[in-house]
Amino acid sequence: MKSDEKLGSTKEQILEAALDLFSVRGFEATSISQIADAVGIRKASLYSHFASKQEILDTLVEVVTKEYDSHSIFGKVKAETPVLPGAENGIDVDALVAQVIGQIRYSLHDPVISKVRKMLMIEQFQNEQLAGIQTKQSYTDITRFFTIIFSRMKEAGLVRDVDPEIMAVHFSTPISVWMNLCDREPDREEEVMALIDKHIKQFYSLYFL
Amino acid sequence: MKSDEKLGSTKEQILEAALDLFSVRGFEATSISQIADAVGIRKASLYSHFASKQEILDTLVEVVTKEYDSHSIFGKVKAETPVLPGAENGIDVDALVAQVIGQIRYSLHDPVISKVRKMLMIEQFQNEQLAGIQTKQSYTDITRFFTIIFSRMKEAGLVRDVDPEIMAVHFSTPISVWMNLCDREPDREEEVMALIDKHIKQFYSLYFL
DNA sequence: GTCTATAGACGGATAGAC
DNA sequence: GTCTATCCGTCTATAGAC
Repeated sequence: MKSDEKLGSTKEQILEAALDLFSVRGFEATSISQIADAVGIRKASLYSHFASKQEILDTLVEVVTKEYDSHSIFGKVKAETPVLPGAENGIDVDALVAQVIGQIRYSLHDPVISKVRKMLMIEQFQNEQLAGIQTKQSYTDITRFFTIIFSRMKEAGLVRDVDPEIMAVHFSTPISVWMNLCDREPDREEEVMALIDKHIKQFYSLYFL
Repeated sequence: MKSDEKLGSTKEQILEAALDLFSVRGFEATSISQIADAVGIRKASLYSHFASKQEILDTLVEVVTKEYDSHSIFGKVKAETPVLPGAENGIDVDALVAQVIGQIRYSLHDPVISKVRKMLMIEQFQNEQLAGIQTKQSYTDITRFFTIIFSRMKEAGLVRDVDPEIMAVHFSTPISVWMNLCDREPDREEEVMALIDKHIKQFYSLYFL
């Protein structure tokens, strides 16, 4: 292992630097020079790896979308997905809280996931493709995932007789809003985690039988 | 009334055009020329009204903040604010739904409010001042407002014995997420309104005695 | 207050040496 | 694959005529 440079080919370093900048400044407000500076090469050298600035974004979107499609559980849930493992005999709320908070902390601190989330947020009103991805990843897939889970739980007689989609929204949207708050003000993470704990426990006491 | 131009001084037209563009493209990605074109003057003429592009944003922020501070009910709620008028004898859910949906439709379609909301969303990771305003307007003030209302209702014995802050979050965050969805995909407004109706009714049945 | 013209920096992108 | 040099367009901002 060489110690002079971190890791990854120049092409990968360019993609990383681009995501760094796009996730804070946005695509248009980021220049090729800024990306090149971050990588440590001249801006002309960048064109040996990508034909244009647009191609950097396109590649980034492609990589990130594939990664999401192959690894996110939210995008892959099917109607035949069973109830959460171990939930058949009721829910251990503290274990659920710990699991959810673990996932959220991972998602908040993963250098790629967190930056993609920010980039989508910034570009959502300008770039139709990114708008579609944001809706899917931050709303549609998550809502569908929990709707299916809560439907199963309702059928199993674990939860009250309510609309599972609204129940899914009641579970996920506070977390969504709080994660956005953490992306904006990282210092408030612990405050948010305490709120998530309260939220899940209150959600449980309202919905579960 | 002259029919050749809409209304407002050139300075006001510049601010309007700037907000139009900042709310879609962002501050940095918007050029002085684009603003000038939208107003119908040369870019140099713009400097008769503002000393710099930054001053346009600063003025916009000042105007918009003052407007919010003087007109938004969310920012002005005090601990002594009484329960919602007429709520002492219980809530008319259909009336509540109609009132909330009316407010949301107004907020979604008001040309200034909706564009400010988008601009804050776009600039939140780059501009600390705008980040602070976004947290206040889209989270802190709204949460505090409903926390106080639900606290009063809890004291009045109208709602279950729960944490009023979490209750406020359960009420407001779905609406927040759905409004963002409408900002991104305006065609989904009616779908969202139907969900809001379901949400408020389910929220009521869960929380109210 | 608006215009034309221009300064000077920086944008994306290309050519060609090494 | 990276470099220097360069092209040409656009950027913010200013000067000065009208």
